[in-house]
Amino acid sequence: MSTTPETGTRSRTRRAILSAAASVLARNRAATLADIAEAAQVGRSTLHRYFPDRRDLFNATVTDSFQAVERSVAEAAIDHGPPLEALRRLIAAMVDVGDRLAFLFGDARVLEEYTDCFEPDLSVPTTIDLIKRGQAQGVFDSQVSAEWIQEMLWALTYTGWEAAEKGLLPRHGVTAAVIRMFENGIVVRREP
Amino acid sequence: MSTTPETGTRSRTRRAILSAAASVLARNRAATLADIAEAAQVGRSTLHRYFPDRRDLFNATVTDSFQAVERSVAEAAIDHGPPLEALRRLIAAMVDVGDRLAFLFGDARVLEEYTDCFEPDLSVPTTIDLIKRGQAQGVFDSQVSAEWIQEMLWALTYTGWEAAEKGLLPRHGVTAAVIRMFENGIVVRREP
DNA sequence: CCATAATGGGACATGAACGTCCCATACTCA
DNA sequence: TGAGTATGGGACGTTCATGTCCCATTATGG
Repeated sequence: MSTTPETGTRSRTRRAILSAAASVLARNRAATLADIAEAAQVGRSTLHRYFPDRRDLFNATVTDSFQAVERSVAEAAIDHGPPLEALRRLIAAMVDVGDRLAFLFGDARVLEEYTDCFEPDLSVPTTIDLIKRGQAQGVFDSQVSAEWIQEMLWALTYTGWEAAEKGLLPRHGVTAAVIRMFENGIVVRREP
Repeated sequence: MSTTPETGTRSRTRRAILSAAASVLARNRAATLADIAEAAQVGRSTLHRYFPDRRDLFNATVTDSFQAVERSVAEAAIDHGPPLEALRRLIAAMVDVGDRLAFLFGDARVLEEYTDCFEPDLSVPTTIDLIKRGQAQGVFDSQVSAEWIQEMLWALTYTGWEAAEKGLLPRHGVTAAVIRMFENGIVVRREP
């Protein structure tokens, strides 16, 4: 049962398809396979050659996107340093993979259905861990659940990506805008 | 060209369909007309009788949902009183029509495509007005654009609705959770 | 330069959702 | 109770994305 290692060409084609799928589906989840193939600059036949089924492509795209996000987040080393700084690195990392995150987050049921399959990798420090660490240190709001904070983190990041998508925010300002909101909200506080 | 006023029965049926459409499509935008008909407790024939086309139904649902949201927001009287309190009323009003808002907000392109059609009603004070008023009074963050704040407001409200949907937040706690986040973020501040 | 891998594009069958039509039934109001 | 309204459900044709095959063409690598 040895899987023959993929040719360079095949590997590139596969990744092009997965990337295009995430990008296209993030913006329109009713997109046709033909749409995706076109975006990947690949014939529809080729797409089917790599992913026989639509479900196959979808599953693969979920897995791939999840891994891409995971990798980006892992690089942020959110288990090191002060929670606040770690959070900022985390947000920056998430914005970096906005496409993939938008795909995963766009359809609410995607994450729900697949979330179980990807938990086991305990080597990667989770967002929840970071939030709880911050809460334990009294840096983050402890009046609300860590899970709820995580939801908002994803939502705000997605919103930032979307805002950039429609030209409402400059690309390079997304991270800062999200961080600003996430940390402080919109109410101006005056020193007593 | 006098439009005969609708029978009570027809009016009820129509509203049942529109409500069901918003609710079903909010949770699954690939839902079948049969799904919607079933949710509305109506035969598929009847649905087609009221909305010949899928596009017809969709357009009507957008309009209806928009008006429902508008009505709810109007009741919040966001042009009166201190901006902070008005904002809280606004969020509560939006959470109240969570279904409709989720439908409108769920598909990013829905609002983009239709947003032009609904602007003209200037009698209703807009969210943007409230945000700008708050910014002018130095109560809301002026470092970011009002449009961006509005995006986040919708996003957070939607996230709250979704969190309740999946049991992550209690229904009655959604409004408070959203307000808390929107105003203060998650970072704990200490008095100097 | 040649063998083989990889691709593109067309032809075709399939199935699901859609839109239309029709008729029997139930409900409403005078 | 009778006329007209509103509905449900089924039958039917159509469209479109999908999935499968096949063959000619191009790219790759030894």
